[in-house]
Amino acid sequence: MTFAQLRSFATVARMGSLSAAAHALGVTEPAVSSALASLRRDLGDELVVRCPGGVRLTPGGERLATAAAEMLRLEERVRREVGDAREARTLLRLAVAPTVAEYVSAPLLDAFTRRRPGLEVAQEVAAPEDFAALLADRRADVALGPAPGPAPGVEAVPFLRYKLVVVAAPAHRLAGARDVPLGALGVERWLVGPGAAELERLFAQRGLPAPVRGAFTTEAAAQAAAAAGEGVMLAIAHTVIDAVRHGTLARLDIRGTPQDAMWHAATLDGARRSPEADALRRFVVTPDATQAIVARPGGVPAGRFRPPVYVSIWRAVEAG
Amino acid sequence: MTFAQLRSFATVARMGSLSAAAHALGVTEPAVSSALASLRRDLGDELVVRCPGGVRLTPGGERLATAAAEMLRLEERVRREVGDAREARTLLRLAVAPTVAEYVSAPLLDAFTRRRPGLEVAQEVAAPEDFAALLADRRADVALGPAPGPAPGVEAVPFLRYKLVVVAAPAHRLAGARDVPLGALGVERWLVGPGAAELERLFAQRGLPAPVRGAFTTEAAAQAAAAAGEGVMLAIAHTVIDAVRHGTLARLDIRGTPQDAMWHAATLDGARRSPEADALRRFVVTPDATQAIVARPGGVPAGRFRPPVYVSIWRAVEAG
DNA sequence: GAGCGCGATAACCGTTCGCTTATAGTCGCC
DNA sequence: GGCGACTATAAGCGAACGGTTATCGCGCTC
Repeated sequence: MTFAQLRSFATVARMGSLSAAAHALGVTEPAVSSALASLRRDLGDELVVRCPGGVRLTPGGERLATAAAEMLRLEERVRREVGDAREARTLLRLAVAPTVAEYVSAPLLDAFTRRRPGLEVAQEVAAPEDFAALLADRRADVALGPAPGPAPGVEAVPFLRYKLVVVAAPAHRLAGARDVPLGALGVERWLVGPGAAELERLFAQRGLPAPVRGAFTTEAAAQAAAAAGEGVMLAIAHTVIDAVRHGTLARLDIRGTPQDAMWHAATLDGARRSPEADALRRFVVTPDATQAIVARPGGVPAGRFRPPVYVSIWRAVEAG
Repeated sequence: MTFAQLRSFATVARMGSLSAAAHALGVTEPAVSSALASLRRDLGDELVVRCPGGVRLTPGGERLATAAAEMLRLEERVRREVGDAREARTLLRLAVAPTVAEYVSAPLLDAFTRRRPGLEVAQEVAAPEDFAALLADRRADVALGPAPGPAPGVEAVPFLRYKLVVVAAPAHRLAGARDVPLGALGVERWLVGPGAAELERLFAQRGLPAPVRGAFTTEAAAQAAAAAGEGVMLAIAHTVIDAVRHGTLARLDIRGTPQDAMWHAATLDGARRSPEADALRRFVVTPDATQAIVARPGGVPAGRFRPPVYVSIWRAVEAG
């Protein structure tokens, strides 16, 4: 599999015909045909089958087309970026847990980049269990989220304590009840955002089976559903303060909550850490950073961020 | 630039040394050195510089490391997927606008995949202006969002009417006022989610300059901020019904609102459309689909979705 | 300052790539 | 049934790839 072959294939997929692709690429048809033959041999799939007027993709061909387009875009982009990088424009790559992406990173990065004009930040939402691999592969300079498991060459510093509380609609049967054992909530519908690790851990710690859950694409949507009486939710305290104060949500007094937890900033160890990563790692533990995150920021001024080049992949499959 | 070269470079980046990388790859050191030399020539960047005990990445090298890891993962994945695809497992690739990702696609896909066990769906959040390119490149089978501009080979069908309304905290000075001209809100702080196209269009249509905005990572977070009195918001009516009913948010009676709009499902034209894309395109216009979306679904049952392989990239740069 | 570890370069070699021209196969369609 | 459009294969060729062994250059360290 070479880039030239992928380029041929991507063009075939787009054009729906080998000869059209050959014309578009400025080569003869056998050149495209032979690139295709190489890919077929390499991948063990027909990739395309003949059809009236040209060629149609097999299921495998569809997947290759997707990946090929992706790889070619990456290749083109990296050519541009490596060139740009010489003119001292620095890039800080972040991997963040879903919750951090939703509540922490925007105000944090707003405050951080304000002090460092010219710095460019790319952020990627990832699962905390991938943090170590992301750092080792240099796909991220800093990872923000729950403490990653210890990994060689990776150092994590805690930077923000947060509390997990259970909330529900004010009309909930347990609103106002005192010191409720968690087991009493096993039959509830638990609403979760994109990550449900904390909830699972909470139940697992007490030896309880994981409860029924309703998954939302964002934490905020799950909160709105909780406010509408659709279930209970394990929420980060400072994100529901306003809602509780306004009486939209009520905190349930569940035994063992509020539960304390810490967000960590993980980087490679000292020598292999970039100056920017080091700067962010030092910044996140300052009071200014904490202030920026906790002070309900009202969003980041639009215009400081590029229109979000925001690629997310989410797979849905049938139930187990 | 070849995959073998990228593999060498990625290993060097991970190991921090050419000889260590050579050992890890099971080749001699000059082999790695020559791969590196090829990349240097190709990209016009040193990529790595010597340092005690090995080698350190240049800024350009950092970016290449990121992209290399990404491309190699893609290559590995596509090898697996093309093999899997032969056993009739079908994959439907979606591109969705940010708002659709937040409010529409989860219940829609839940209802759709329930009827078609075995179907696998991958979803990617993208800007509507990229829809045509995504479809043409086969990076998506169906694109859901605002009507894309007309493009050759792309067909869009409207499938859901929605209304845009202006909401704010109930204590807002204009709550209760009748038939307020939009211009009166030009000085407000407008809260937006990841996409702000509708808001910009609204002001542009009336010849008004785009207002001050506060950007949030999700629509729901912007709604919560609006409820907290931090500004006004252009929201999708059915997503704020509950909040308005509960008195958390109030709809402002702005002249020209509610504004009607339609979500569209775009695909390639007839012959080049996969059967799954066609099925979804037919499904989205059925009452069942509308029902699933509008009926405040309370989230998708967890377990029907894989842990979100959810990669998002968001760049922040300094203002101006 | 000598030794050592690490990267760069040189010379060489077999394989693959990417392209050409020429030709053969295959399918749909009038 | 044969024409036409399209894809597949063959033969050949220059260039690049990917690997080897041998050697050189450079900076640390003792």
